[in-house]
Amino acid sequence: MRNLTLKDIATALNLSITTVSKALKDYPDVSPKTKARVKAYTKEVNFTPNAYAAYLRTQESKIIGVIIPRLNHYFFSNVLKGIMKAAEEEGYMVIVLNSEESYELEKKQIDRLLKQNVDGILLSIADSTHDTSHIDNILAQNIPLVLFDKYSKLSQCSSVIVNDQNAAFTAVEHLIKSGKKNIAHLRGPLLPQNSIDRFLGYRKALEKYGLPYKKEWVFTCQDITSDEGYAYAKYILEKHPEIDAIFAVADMPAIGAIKYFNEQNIAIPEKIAVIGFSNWKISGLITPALSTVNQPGETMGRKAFELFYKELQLLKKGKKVDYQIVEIETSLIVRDST
Amino acid sequence: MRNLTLKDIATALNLSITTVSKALKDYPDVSPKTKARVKAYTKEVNFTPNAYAAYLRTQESKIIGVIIPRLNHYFFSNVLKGIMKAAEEEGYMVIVLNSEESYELEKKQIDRLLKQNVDGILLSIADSTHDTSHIDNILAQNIPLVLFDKYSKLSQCSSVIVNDQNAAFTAVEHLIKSGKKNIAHLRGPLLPQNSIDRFLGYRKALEKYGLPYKKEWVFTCQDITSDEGYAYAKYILEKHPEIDAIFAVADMPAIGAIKYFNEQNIAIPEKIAVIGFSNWKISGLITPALSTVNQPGETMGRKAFELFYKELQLLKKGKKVDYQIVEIETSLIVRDST
DNA sequence: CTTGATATCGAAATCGTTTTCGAATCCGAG
DNA sequence: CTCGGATTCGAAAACGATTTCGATATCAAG
Repeated sequence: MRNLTLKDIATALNLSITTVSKALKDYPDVSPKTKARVKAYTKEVNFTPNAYAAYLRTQESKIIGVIIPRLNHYFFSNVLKGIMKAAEEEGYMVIVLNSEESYELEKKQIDRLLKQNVDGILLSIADSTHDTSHIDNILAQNIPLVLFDKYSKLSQCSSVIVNDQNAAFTAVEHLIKSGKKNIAHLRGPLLPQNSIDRFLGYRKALEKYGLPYKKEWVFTCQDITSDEGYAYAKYILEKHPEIDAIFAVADMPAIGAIKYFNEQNIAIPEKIAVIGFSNWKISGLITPALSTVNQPGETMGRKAFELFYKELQLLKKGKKVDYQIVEIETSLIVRDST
Repeated sequence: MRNLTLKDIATALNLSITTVSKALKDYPDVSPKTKARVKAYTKEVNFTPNAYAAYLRTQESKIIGVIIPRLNHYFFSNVLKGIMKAAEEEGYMVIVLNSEESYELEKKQIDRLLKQNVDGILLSIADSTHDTSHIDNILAQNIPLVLFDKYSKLSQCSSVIVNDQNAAFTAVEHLIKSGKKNIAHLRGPLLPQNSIDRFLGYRKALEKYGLPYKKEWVFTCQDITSDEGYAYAKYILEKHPEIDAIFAVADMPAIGAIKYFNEQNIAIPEKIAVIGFSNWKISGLITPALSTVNQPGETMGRKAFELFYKELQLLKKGKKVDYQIVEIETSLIVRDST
C-alpha cells in the first residue's frame, strides 16, 4: 500500500522521471501533448509528489509553526482558526504548539520548530517572557516571523496587533460618559505590552476627564482568570465601596467579578458597572450581558498569515524584506453591564 | 545561516558521515570514545539531523495529524491540549486541521494529511458525516487512526469515548431525584452517535422512573448553539409551561436557555431546572451556575495519542494490531441550576 | 609468525524529488 | 540536401540522512 512515486508514473507512461516532474510543474520544455497525458494520469491515480522529498531539493516544507500561550482560550482559538484558513488557501499546513504562558517552554517550542525547518513562525509571546533573544534567533536564521496580539516592542519583526491603549481608552471613556466617577482597573501582569497599554489607556481616559487616578484602585490579575476577578470584586466591595465601575483587562476577570456581584445581589450597572476586553463568546451569554471591546481574532490570524506569506515571497526573490506592523480595528460593544 | 548537516560534523571531527550518524544513534559498532566525541560536539553546536531527510529513509515523519470539527470550542481545545502534551513527550509534532463540522471538508483534510505522510491521524468526526468510506481509506493505507469523542460504530478502529448514554442517564436521573417530573430534552443533530446516545440515556432514565416520554418535549439543536437553547426556552415557556426541567445535549444550549429564563425572571431551579453536558469553563461562571456532566477533554486527548503510539509500535514490529475502544469516566457536577 | 575472531570505521546505495545541462529530433530556410 | 535553430526529452547530480556490507585494524591463540 506504498504511495505512488514519480518513477511509478514514469514507467506507466513510458516516460522519464524528469519529464513527468516537469510536466506537473508546467515547464516550457515539455510538449502540451505529454503534459496533458501526464496530468490526466496523475489525476486518475490521485498522485501528488512526496512532500518531504520535494523539501530536500527546494528547502520549502509548506509547513508553518504557530505558538500560542493558551489553547483553551476563545480569542486565541479564533486567531488559530484564521491562520489555518488562510494557510489552507495557500496550501500550507500548520503545526501548533503551546507555550502555556511559559518563557522556558516558549524557547523550547521555537527550537523545535526551527529544527523541523518550518517555512515560518507565527508567535504570540508568553506573559512570562522577559527577554527576546530566542525570538531574535529566529530572525537571525532568516526565516519569516510574525508576532500577533502579544508582541514585543524590542523585536524588529512583523506584527499584527490591536491598539490596546486606544481601545482601553474608549472602554473607560464609555464608563465615564455613563456617569461613573470612581473607576477601578483589574490589570494584567506587568510584563506583556498589552496589559501595560491597556493600563495606560485607562490612565489616559481618567486624566482627560479630570478623574482621580488612585493606585489602590488598580489590581493585578497575574493569570487573568475569573477567580481573580471574583476575589477582587469581593475585596472592592468590602474595602472600597466607593468604586462604581470596573474596567477589566480581559473578559474572564470581568465575568468573575460579575459572578460575585450577582451572588451579593449588587445591581449591575447601577451600583457598579463592569466592562471587559476581548468579546469572548460567553460574554454575551451571562446575566447581565458583559459590555466589552471586540477583538477580531480570526481577522488577526488571517492577517498574520498574510504577512508571513508576503515576507516569504520577498525572501525567495532575494529581495530585502522590511517588517510591517498591522493594526486591527477594535470596537466597543455595549451590553447590559454598563 | 544554513543549518548544519552530518557532513559538517563529519569534516569537523575528521570522521565519516556514516560514523557520525551511527554514533548519534548508538550503533554498537562505533567505539565509546568516538561516540562521546561526536555527542559532545553535536551538543556544543546544537545539531540535530534534518527531519525531512531522515524521513526519506525511515518513512517516519514524527508528525501526526489531528482533525477536529470546531476550534473555538472549550472541550475540543482541551482534547487538543492533551494530545499535544502527550505528543511532545514522545517527540511528535501535531498538524491541526479544522473540519468545521463539514463532511466534505473532513474528506479533504484527511486527504491532505495522507498526502503529507503523517505517521498517524487522530480524528473527531463531523456532525454531518454520514458515511465512513473516507475513514476506511486511512485504515486501508495501514496508517494508525484513532477516533475521539465523536466516533463511528461502523469503522473498525481505535477510539476514545465517553459512555454518553450512561452519563445522560445519570444527569436525567439527578433531575428526577430532585423532584422534577416533566423533563424536556434539547437534543443534538440526528447523525452523530453521541447525540443519539445522550437521547437514549434520557429516554432510559424516564422509563426507569416511570415518567412519560413525550415526543413534543424533545427539541433538536442542529448546531448546538446558545441561540438555539435561547429560542427553545422561549418556546417551552410559551407552549409547554408544564415542563419543569431541561436536559441539554451540551452546555451551550443550556446556557442559552438559562439566559432567557433569567431575562424572564423565571426561578432556576425552582420553576425550571437546567442541566448541561461537557462542563465548559464558563458553566461555573454564569448565574445560576450550571449543573452538568464533566467530560475530561485533556485525558481523552492524551489517551488518544497513547493509542496511536501503541499501534505504531506494533505496526513497526510487523505485528498484528487490533483496535481498542477506551471509555473515559465522566462525572456529574451539581451546581445551582438543579 | 600465521590465523581467525572481534572491534572499528567508511564507501556507496537508497529514499523521491527537483533542476541543470546535454542529447536527440524536427522543421524550414537556403 | 545541409545546416541552424527550435522543440522535446533524459541522464545525472544534487538535497541530507540511514543502513548494508565490505574493509581495515587489533589482538589473542596456536
